[in-house]
Amino acid sequence: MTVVERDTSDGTVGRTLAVLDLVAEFGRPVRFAEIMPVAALPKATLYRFLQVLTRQEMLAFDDIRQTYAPGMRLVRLAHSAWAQSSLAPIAQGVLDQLSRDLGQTVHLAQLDNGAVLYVDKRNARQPVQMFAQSGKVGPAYCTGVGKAMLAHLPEDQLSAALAHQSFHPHTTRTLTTPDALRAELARIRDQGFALDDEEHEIGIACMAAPILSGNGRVIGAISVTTTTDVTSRDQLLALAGPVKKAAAQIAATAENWRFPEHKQA
Amino acid sequence: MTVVERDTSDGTVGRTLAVLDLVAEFGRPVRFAEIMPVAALPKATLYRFLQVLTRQEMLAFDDIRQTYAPGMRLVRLAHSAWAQSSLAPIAQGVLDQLSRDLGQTVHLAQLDNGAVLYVDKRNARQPVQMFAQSGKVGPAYCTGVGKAMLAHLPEDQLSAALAHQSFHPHTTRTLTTPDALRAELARIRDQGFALDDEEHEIGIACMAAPILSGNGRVIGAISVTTTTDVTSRDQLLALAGPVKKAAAQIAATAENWRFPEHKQA
DNA sequence: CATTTAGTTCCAAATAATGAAACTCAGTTT
DNA sequence: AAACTGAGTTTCATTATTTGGAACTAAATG
Repeated sequence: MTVVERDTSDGTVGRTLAVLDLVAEFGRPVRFAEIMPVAALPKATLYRFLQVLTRQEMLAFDDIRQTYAPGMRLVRLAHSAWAQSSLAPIAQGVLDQLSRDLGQTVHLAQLDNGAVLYVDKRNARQPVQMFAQSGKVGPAYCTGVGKAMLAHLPEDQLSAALAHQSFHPHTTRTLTTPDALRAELARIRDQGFALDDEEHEIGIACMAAPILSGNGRVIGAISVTTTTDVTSRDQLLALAGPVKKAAAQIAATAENWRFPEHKQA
Repeated sequence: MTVVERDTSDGTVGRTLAVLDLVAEFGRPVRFAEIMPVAALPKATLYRFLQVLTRQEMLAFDDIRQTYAPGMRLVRLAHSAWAQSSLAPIAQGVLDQLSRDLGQTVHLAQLDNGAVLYVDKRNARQPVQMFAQSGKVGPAYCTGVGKAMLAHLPEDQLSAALAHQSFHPHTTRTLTTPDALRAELARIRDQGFALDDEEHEIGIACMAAPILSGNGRVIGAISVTTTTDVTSRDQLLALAGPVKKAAAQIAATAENWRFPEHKQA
């Protein structure tokens, strides 16, 4: 888990939102007393913050269990965020195409505070569940999309991002040192694609490519995920072409993307 | 568009979050000057709020176009909200089943300030081009899920909800008066299902059923969407059984739902 | 029934938010 | 080229809000 060093220093709003993050990080409804120790706030203050957040529907309070959980207002707001600020609407068509062509699971991700933030997905066969995947955060150093993005980060941002990584050895193949990772990133830059060969989960392999804007900045990455029991390493490598092409298409679409004007009733 | 009467009166946090909603409502990136007139705040104050929200990643500022849009932090937070506070994880299995059995698009919705909030969706094989995704908000008075939920609202909440409706005649079949709607709601209560026969969009019809908790409260609704060119009214009516059954199953699952304890690394 | 634990309220002091006005800086326009 | 315009930004004395220690209440426990 990456500790996000968010500036807690802009006023009441910042501190209150920090509490919101705290509650969200639990991943399950939590009681007042569970939040207290991690919040480093006086009881009365924390209490007041939780009240405000709940009244604002940023949190939902379960009366019978006396627990707080992130509220539905966030879902509404996120819909706007996703539609306006993520790559998802831009990449939509290419993602559909790619998953149809390859018949595989496709992910679209962005880099967010040095971690991978998944913003869209196409499932191989099963139907999509909206926020099940969108909004999910994962490690950058051991996923295809993560490495693809890190590889194209300017040095200052890269070192900042690496400083936050925990390098947990998810599998025996996980790269566990900054140096090993940096060597891998150089390779990825050369080749133009990133491979995740069971580095994050045993049995799962990905072919990923960065989405680079005109000025060379990484704006995201896409990956095709396969299982090692069905797909050989060579077959996976053969996906490099299509994946790179799709990433380039998304980049091109992003270049001349103008937010669609749609009239409001 | 429903004007949400959120209490703007809890302090700086409330006012700041109101601005966030404002930006989100535009549905597209907006400039400072566009927000000003609708925000009813002094320039300096609005400016400061936007700064804070941007620093907090609740908004994203586009440097070149000088526009604000909802930020990615919302997407992360919404993932938690969706997974913890919505019906989606509870209804998951039933939704999969229903869409597989019927081969149609299925929606899961909740009532949110008198409007329909879609929380999950399963696409049909040949996806109907529809308007809904998770987090999207729609009208309650002219959608299957909306009417199904309104029908089971206690009188005080119903009148509050109706007061907010605009009764815009989306199609010639849209019910445009509170009285017509109330009559329809009575019918829906009797029958246990709600029909949307091109009331919202021409060519689109839905069969919906409310999800009622043990104590009789509505906690959501599900619907199956079809196109009128392919499905006759009789065929649609025949879906009442399966849809009602699925809704009941979700209700039952919700009754004894305990949030799954999952260990964090 | 005494005691601990969990959550809530109070209120004077401390601090942070406020917003009118002044300012900056591009693009105009004359 | 000087003057103007309008969007966006900064300043700062005033004001209102937040703050949090402590006291309180309610429920659970021994």
